[in-house]
Amino acid sequence: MPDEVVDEAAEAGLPLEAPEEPSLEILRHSAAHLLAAAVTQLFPGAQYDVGPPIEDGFFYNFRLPDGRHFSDEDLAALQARTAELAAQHIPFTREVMPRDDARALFAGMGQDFKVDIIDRLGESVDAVGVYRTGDFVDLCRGPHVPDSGWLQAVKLLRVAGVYWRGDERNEQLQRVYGTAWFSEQDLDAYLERLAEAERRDHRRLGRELQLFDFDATAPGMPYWLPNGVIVLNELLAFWRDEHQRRGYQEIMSPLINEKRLWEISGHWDHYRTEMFVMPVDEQTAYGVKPMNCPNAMVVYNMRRHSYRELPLRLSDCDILHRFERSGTLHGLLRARKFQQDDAHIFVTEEQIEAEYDRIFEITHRFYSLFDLRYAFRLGTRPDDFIGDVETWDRAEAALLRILERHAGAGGFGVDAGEGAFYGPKIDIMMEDAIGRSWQMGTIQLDFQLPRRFGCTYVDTDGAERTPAVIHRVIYGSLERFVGVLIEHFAGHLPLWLAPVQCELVPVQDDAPEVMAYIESLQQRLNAAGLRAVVNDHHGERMQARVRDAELRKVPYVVVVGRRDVERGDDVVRVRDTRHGAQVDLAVDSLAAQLIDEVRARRPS
RNA sequence: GCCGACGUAGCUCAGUGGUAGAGCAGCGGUUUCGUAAACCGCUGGCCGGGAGUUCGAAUCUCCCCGUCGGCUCCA
Repeated sequence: MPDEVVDEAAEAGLPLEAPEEPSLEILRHSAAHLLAAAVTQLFPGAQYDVGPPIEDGFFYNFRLPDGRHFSDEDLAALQARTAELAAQHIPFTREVMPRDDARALFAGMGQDFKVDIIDRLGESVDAVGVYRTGDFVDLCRGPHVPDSGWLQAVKLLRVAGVYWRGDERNEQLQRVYGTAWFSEQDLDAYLERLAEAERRDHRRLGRELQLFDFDATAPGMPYWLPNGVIVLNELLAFWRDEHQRRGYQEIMSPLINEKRLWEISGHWDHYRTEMFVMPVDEQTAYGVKPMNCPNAMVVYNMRRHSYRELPLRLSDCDILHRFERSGTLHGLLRARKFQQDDAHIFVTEEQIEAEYDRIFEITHRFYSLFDLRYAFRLGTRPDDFIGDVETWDRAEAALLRILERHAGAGGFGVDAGEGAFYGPKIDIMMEDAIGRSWQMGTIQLDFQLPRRFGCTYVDTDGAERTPAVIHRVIYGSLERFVGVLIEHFAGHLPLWLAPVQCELVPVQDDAPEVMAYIESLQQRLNAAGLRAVVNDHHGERMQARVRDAELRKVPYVVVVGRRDVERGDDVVRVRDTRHGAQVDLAVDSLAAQLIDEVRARRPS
C-alpha cells in the first residue's frame, strides 16, 4: 500500500483555502509541521519527506544526518521541543510560489525529498504552496491552523523505521507518530481509549482466560489450552453442521508433501519463502503445507468426475504453517500455525455466480451471529501471477458483478494487485481492538490450479473439460477469528462458546447438604448439555470465588448455601456477569434459559 | 527481514556495579462466611541464552533468541 504516494499528491500543489474552523485533520497536519520544525532544530541537516494527518493523529518521515535513527530518548526531546514551539504561538504563513522557485528554495536547503516531490509533479502544475512556521519551511497545500498555539494537546507516540515510498527495496526513513487534539481532555480521552484497547488485547485475555499460549521454541504457533479447544470445537461443530447441510464433504490430507506437489501447484516458485521446507535426504525435500488447495486437487483427481457432480464441494480444516517474517507475528491475529475453515468447490464456469451467491449466504449466516462489523474487499491480479491475462480479466469481472450484487456499488473496496497468485479474491475485512484491519474470510476464484493439476470432468457431450475452483474460507483462520472475537467481546464470549458456562459456588463448602445439592445441580446442568463446574476452591470465601468467576468471565454464577437447601424449593440466585444482574430462578428455568441461549447462539 | 523498545518467580512489576525483592497465584493451617479479594505461614529465580569488561554484573559492552510498537508482507 504505497499510501505515501497518495500523500505526496496531497502535499504539493496550490494551497487550499482554510475553512472558518480548523478541522482535526488540519490540526494534525499542522502538528506534523511543528514536529518537523522540532526535528530540524534538534537534528540540523535532517531531511523531511512527507507528514500527513492520519486517523487519530499524524506522522512525519525523516532522513537524519549520518544515518542516525530516532531512539525513545529522542522522542522525549522532540516532545519537549514541540511543546516549546507550541507555547510560542508561531504563526503558520502561506505563500504561492512558482514551481521553479520552490524547487530552487528546497534544493538550496538540501531538502532532497521536497525537490523529488516537485520533480514528480505533473506538467500542468506551475505553482505550489509553501508554508512557513518560524524558520521551518515546507512544501504544502495546507490548510493549517493560524498559529502553533493551537497545538497544545499534542503527544508524540512512537518512532518507527519505514521504507521510502512504502517499498522495502528503498532506503529506510525514520518516522515519528503522534496524536493531536483540540484540548487536553480530548487527548486524555484518546489515551484512555488506547488503554481500554490494551485491556481487550486478545493476547492478554487469552492467557488470563487460559485459552492459548505460546512457547519460545515455536514462535507464532499457538498452543491451544483446554479452554481454548472448547471454543475452537464449538466453532467447528457449528461450521460442520452448517456446511454438511449445504452439501459440503469434508476431507483431510497430509500436512507435508514432497516438493514435487508444490512445484505443480506453483507454490514452489511463488510462495516458497513463506513455507517451512524439510530436506529428508540428498534428493528429496518436503514442504509443510501453507494452503490446502493442492491437496484438494489431488483428492479430486483420485477418481473421474462427471458434470453431474458439480459443484463438488470439498471442505477441509487441516492445520497450515506459514513461515511469516518474524517482525510480523501478532498473537493469534498473525500466526505461523493456523487452521482454516477451508473448502474447494469445483464448478463449471456457468456455475460460478450461483455458487458465489451460496457462499455469500453462508457468510452472512456466520458473521451476523456475532454482531461483527465487516467489509468486503476485492483483490485483483498481482504482479506475480500465473495464467493468462484474459482469464484473469474474466474472473475479475465476474467477482466485480457478484460484489455489486451483494454489497452494492461502492459497498466494497478494491485493492489492486492484492489477489492470490492463482486468482482474484473477495476478502472479508474486520478490525481488531485498536482499529487495525485484518483479512478474515476470503472467496477466491481460480482457473489455474485445476489446469496445472489436470483436473477434469466429463461433460454432457462426453468431452473432458477443466473445472474452475472456488477457494473459500468463512472464519478465515480459526486462530485469527477467535482473536478478533476475544477483542470484540472483551473476553466475554457468547454463552455457546464460553469454556465454562455456569459456575456453581457453595457458601459453606464444609456443609455436606450444601455440597450434595450443588453437585446434583452440576449433574443436572451437565446432563442438559451445559458446561457447569463447581468452584469449591478450599479455603476461600464465597466472595472470593465469585470474584474469581467474574475475572474468568464466566457468564453465569450460581451461589448456593444452607438457606437455599433448607428452603427446598429448588430456586437459586443466578448472577449474570455480563449484564451485572442477579435474579432468583428455579433450576429448571435456569437450565431451560441457558439451553435456549446456547441454541440461539445469542452473542451476549 | 528492517527501525525503535523490552525480557527479573506462573502473572504484574520494583531493583541501574557490592549477599535477588513485593503483590497476586500455588501449597499448608485457621476460618465456613450470602454475590468482585478472610487471616497466618511456607514454597517458588542459571535475573531469556552465550561471550566479554570488572576484584565483583540482574545492572556496562557485543552476539543470539523471544516479545512489543511501527514498516514491509499476509488468513
